[in-house]
Amino acid sequence: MSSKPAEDLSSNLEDYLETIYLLEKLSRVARAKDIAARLAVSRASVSGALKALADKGLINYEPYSYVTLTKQGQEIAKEIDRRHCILRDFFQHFLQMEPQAADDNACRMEHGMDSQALERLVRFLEFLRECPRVGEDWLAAFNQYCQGGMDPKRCKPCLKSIGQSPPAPRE
Amino acid sequence: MSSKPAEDLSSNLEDYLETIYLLEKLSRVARAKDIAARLAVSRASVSGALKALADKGLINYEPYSYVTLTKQGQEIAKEIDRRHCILRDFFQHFLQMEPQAADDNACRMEHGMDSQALERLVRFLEFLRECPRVGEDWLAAFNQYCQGGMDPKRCKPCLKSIGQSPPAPRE
DNA sequence: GTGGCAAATTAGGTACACCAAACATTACAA
DNA sequence: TTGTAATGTTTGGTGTACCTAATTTGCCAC
Repeated sequence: MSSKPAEDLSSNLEDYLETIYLLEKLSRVARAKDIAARLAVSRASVSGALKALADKGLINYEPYSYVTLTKQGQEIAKEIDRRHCILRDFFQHFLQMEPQAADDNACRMEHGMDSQALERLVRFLEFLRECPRVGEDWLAAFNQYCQGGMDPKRCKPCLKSIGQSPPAPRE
Repeated sequence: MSSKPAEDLSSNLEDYLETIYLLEKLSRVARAKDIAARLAVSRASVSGALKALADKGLINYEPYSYVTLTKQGQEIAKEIDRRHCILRDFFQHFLQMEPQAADDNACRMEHGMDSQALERLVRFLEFLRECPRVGEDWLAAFNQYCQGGMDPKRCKPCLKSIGQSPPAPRE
C-alpha cells in the first residue's frame, strides 16, 4: 500500500510544475519562455505541458497569458520541491558533492522517491545533525575517509577525544 | 564533466538489462516470458526491447531463442545491479524500510544516479558501518528517534555510555 | 511425420515527450 | 495608429514505450 510519488504526474510534468513553482517564487509569475529556458526544451513543448497541467487543474492557464499555480498545484509543487531540496541537501552536505552535481542527481532521482522513503531520509538527516555522537567533526572525518580510507591511527585519538575505547571490529 | 548514469540506455532498457542479468544468474539463460513476468509487461514489449538491446550489442539474441548477455552487456548490467543493491541497502538497513519498499524505491531511483553519487554513497555507508563512533546501537537509537523523536532524557545516558558529556546545541 | 500447444514475434494502435517551422498574438516604439 | 520584435501556439513529424490481437515458430506427444 505504498503511495507512489505524487498524484499521477509523469516525471516530466513534475519537472514543469516544479519549475513553475520556482519561477513564481522568483518573479511572481511564470512565463513560457522562462520555463523553456530553465528546462532546456522548446517553447512548443512548454505549450503542450501547460495544457496537460491545466487539464489536471494544477495551473491557471489562459493561452497567451501568464501561468500561475492553483492551490492544488501549489501543494503538489511544494512537495516536489521539498523532495528535491532534501535530496540535494543529502548529496551536498552529507555525501559532500559539488552543489551542481548534488542538484543534478537530486533532480533526476526525486521523481522515483515515495513519501515514506522521503520521511525516513528526513529523519535520518535530522538525526545525523542532532545526535551528539555524530557531528561536524564526524563529517570532516568522513571527508578524510573519502580521500584516504579508514586509518586506525587516526581513529584512536578521535575516539579518545570522545572518551570511548576502541571497539571490537564489527560485522 | 559528471558522467551520466550508464551508456546511453533509457531507464526502461536498463530495467530490461538488469532483469536479464538476474535471470541469467538464476537459471543460466533468460526467456522472454520470464522477463515479461518479472517486469509486468507484455511479451510483445519484451520483443521490442530485446531488439533494441541487441542493436546496441548488449545481448546475444536470435529470434525464438534464448537470451544471454554479451560481455559488454554483462558489465553494464552488473553496474546497474550494483547501483540497485547499494540503494536498497541504504533504504533497508539505514533508513530501516521494509525490504519490499526499499527495493521499490531503489528500482525507481537507480536510473537517475550518476557514478560519482554512487561512489560517495558507498563510502558513506562504509564509513557509517566502520566508524566506531557509529554502530548498531546508534542505528537502534535512530530507530527510536524515528518513532519518538529526540529525547534528551534518553540522550544523556547514551552519551554517558560512550563517556561523552552533553554538547552545546549545534547549527 | 504431423497436430496441437506454448512461446515468441509481428502488426497495428495509443500515449507521451520532444522538435522545427508556420502561424497568431501581444506589447512597445515610432 | 500601425509595424515589428518578442513571445506563445499549432501543426506535422520523430522516437520511445507500451498494449492487444493475429501470426509464426518450435517442440513434444502421438
